[in-house]
Amino acid sequence: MDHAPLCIVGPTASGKTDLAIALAEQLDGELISVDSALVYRHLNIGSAKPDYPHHLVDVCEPEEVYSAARFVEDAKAAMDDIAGRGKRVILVGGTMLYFRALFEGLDPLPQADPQLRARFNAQAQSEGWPALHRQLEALDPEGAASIHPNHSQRLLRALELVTLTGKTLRQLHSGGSGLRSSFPQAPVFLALAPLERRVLHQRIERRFDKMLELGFLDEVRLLRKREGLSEALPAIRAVGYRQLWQHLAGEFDLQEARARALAATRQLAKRQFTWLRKWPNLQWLHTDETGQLLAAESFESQSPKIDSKNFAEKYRSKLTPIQFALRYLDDDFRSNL
RNA sequence: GCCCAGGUAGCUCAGUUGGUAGAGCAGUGGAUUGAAAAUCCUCGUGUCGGUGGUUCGAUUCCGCCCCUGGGCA
Repeated sequence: MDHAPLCIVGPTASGKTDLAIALAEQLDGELISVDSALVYRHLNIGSAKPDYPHHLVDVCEPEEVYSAARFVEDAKAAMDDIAGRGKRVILVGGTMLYFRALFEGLDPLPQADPQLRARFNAQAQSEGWPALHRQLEALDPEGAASIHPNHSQRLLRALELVTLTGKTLRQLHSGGSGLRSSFPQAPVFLALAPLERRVLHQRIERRFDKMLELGFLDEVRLLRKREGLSEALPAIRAVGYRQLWQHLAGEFDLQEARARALAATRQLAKRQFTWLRKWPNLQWLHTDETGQLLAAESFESQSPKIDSKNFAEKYRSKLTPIQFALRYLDDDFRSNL
């Protein structure tokens, strides 16, 4: 019998990896990492790379530029592979663009053109991004209107596409078919996060200090010895890596690097919440400072929103996040929520 | 004890020739189609250290007090 893919999501440092590993054991499943940093080899300590096997971990060198499109391709292959072995697919991670790209699909677009990008970047350096925005406006007024003049990254991509294809963004948006239809059952999404933001901030801080103890700084020192790595690459722009890299380059002391890395991580978590808040059909698992289940709220359109207090009274200290997740996969339990 | 410099948003600071104040960072909410742990947008009332005085009006001027840093004893 085919199982719906199970997706474990949540902000960074929420404990999703531990939950996913326990579920993989219990459900005879295999894990697929949905994480734009774990794909890079040699980013271990600072990326909190799990030691339990995951697909799509360590799949490219830090000198390379991984992408959402590559992820979709790799993830589809891994899903087929797992399903072919009769195992359950469990996707875990916090890179929500990758999740969306996988399930909603990407339009068939040309991939990044490094030379073109170098050219545009050079122009932006001398004339500023708004100048490039005006340039896009001439070629694709509608596309330009949807992108802020300072939004370097999306502006660059839009210009790249128009230059490469001669078509506007709307013309390129052909409504590519997603993966949703090719799987017998819609994916089940569980989101894990502390109920209170300050608890997550605490976890982030503790985890970062733990990483430093484990030799994060030495790991970055090794990366700096590699030819061809720079702050321009996504691997080195990863949270924590960038700040320690800059510290080792003499830009500021370690204390400052720590403060900046923590802030960057908190900001990452905030952006992840923005994705999750609007995510359809998401079952929340809210935890307390000890990682125990505090409440669960469902935002599935067909089931009523769970009252947290009511839930806590009913299930608190009766179910751990793992137990809740296991039961959640049972339809009877779900309909009783 | 004396002298000097400061005490203004969670932090670092700017400013008001007297009409109750603003940046960066942090934080918040949002956006997000091949870099996404990226990139970008939105949001700033705080006894302007305390207390008396001058003034129509003081955070801004004057006195005293408290605190911090530096110097002299």
